[in-house]
Amino acid sequence: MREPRFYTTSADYVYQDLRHRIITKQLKPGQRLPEVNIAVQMGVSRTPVREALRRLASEGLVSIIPNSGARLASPTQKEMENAYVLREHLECLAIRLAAERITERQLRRLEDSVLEEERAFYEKNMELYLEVNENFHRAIAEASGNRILAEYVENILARTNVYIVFYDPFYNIETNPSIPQHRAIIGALSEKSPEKAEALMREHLRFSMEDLQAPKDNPEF
Amino acid sequence: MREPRFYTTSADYVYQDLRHRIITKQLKPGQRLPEVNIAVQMGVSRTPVREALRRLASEGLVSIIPNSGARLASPTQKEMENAYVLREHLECLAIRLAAERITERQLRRLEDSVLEEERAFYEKNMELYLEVNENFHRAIAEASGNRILAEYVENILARTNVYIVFYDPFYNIETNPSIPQHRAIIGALSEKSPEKAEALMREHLRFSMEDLQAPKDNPEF
DNA sequence: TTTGTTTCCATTTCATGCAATCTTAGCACG
DNA sequence: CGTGCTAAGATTGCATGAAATGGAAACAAA
Repeated sequence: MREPRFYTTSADYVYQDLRHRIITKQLKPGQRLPEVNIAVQMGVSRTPVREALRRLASEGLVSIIPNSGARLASPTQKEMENAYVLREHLECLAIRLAAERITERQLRRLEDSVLEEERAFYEKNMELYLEVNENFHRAIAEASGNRILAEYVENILARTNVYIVFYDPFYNIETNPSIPQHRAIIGALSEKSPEKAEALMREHLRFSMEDLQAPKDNPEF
Repeated sequence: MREPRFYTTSADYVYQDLRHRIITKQLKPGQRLPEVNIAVQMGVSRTPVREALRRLASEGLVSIIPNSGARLASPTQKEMENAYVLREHLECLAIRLAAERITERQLRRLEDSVLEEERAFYEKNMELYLEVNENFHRAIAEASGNRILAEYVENILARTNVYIVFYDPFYNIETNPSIPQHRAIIGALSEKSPEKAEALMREHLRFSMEDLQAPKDNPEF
């Protein structure tokens, strides 16, 4: 039962599995997440479930009210826009730094990511696509040489990618122009041009944010 | 025994107390933090201690190795610089946004913070000073209107303030020019001038980062 | 000495029971 | 019809024992 991913502890397993369920829309925004419930479903005790929930809370994906419990986040449109504003700034900062110090090895890693993205694209594998997309952006953040910045980028990526799942029921992998945009970004990085890379990244992020809209059947809107 | 601050749960109490111990140098960078140890000292069981440690880990203040345990972070000089770079960008972004939408009420709150800072200054109360200083910066971040940005600023503030404690044994509250700088920032905000406010904030942060140096007696350096 | 192996101990990780707390439903009252 | 109260049920918070893990010490072999 515990196959999909690697994990070192039960808490980590629960964490990854919950994230998987969020990405695959098995869990809905605002839904309550009682500990026992999840524990029974995953065949573990409440303790690692608690830990996983709190970790998700620290990433902003669930909100926990003391003595009341956890529920999946149900971000407002404004919150999502705020998250994207922040993501844009963080990623643009990261890519400026990355453009000046990225190595050949790191560039190849980016190219591999794009190839994997194409594969996910042809297979119409939304989950894989999101994961590989995340890898691409994370790799750039790591190439910035600022590990703390990379952590923050990873965090905001996790949020926005979940928001994409929440907020864009029409998200269509077929019309997504990310792949050529990613290629252009790699080009700018290999030219070691911070300005160009940043401009392309900004355009890329604005583009992917643009067609997000509030979910249809969420009573809170 | 559980007086110093408000808390809703034991885990929260342990979290706050650990933070207090870090700020007051009762705990040293790199020090191991065994659960039982802390639990006994604080008169609670291991469970809430685990929770507090993991929360501190998510803020980058302690590092946890699975099956091995937690230890207090021992940031390198580079890590500290990286944190400050990030802090500068986040806070500058926040203050630009804040300058355009800050209310009278929020401005008064900032002025109150500075008054409290002066009080801590005269009392040479380092802990209170750090706390009030944090309040000032947090208040600006909240005035940005971007709640997620404010969360991130709060996080990086927590880090850098701990780094200050770790890294600057000479940190001298008497020669710290923060108070007039804070006043100048409030001035720019009340003028609703994003450019001026940002410039002052940047200068302020660079100034306070400048005289940080690696601790003397840390074997890892 | 160095390297490898085994045992033991410290510590984390997890499961579980119980107490504390919140939520909800039902009912009385204005 | 709405508001406030009460009791039952659901859920979290915490403590604690047991299992799993990792690392250090002790020892043996090269």
